[in-house]
Amino acid sequence: MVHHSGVERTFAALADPTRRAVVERLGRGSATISELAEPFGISLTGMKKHVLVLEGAGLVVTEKVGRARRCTLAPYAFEGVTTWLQRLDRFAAVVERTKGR
Amino acid sequence: MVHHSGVERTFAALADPTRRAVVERLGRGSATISELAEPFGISLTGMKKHVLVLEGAGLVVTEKVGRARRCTLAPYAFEGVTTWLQRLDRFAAVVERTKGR
DNA sequence: GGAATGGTGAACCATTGGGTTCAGTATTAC
DNA sequence: GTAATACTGAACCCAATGGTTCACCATTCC
Repeated sequence: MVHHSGVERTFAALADPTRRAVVERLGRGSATISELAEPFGISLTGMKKHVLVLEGAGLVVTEKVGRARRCTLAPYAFEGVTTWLQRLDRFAAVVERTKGR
Repeated sequence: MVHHSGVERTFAALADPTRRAVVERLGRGSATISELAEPFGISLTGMKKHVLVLEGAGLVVTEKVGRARRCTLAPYAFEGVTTWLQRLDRFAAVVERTKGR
């Protein structure tokens, strides 16, 4: 319930297709950087950056386990952004409703 | 209900603070390019570009009225993106639930 | 008609962003 | 101890993005 508001970083993070795919992947269970990188044919360094962005957006949490880094989908990850959208969605609904007048 | 899937452009469009503010502004009623540009101290050309991006994302519809261009929040604008998020939100919930085991 | 208003399009510029490679460091396996 | 694994950091590259100005077209106002 905490999570620093910032809808800002969340949208930016989700704007990239690779990052969205990573989020979906993590939705099916946690993974290491290499496990995440492999299916994209991307370098470890590259994936590391993506994970960093996702972490900065509060969408993913990571923990170093031995030499690997375990990445997990953050709880309440999308709370801020869904709230923002639902509010606007309501606005849009009103616009739509009053349009036919 | 139509709206060409593309969660892609939507997130990218909403990643920019100016564009989010424009969307919120349009949530309180339609506006022209100049009306949108003024509060940001941004050039007309600059705002035009933003509106173009929002239009490309299906979030806004515009119509030329005389020499002005009327911009309106699109109906069902956030449908795709909220669907995407709700699905992931459910994943996140599961992750959270199974974590305590 | 002429001036002001509102929007466009083209060209340019600075920053950011996604990606790389290369040279490490820390763990784990043999 | 040596080798392989997994990540990390620094430096760099190129394309995309947010912004500008300038010149121009179309409408509206006097």
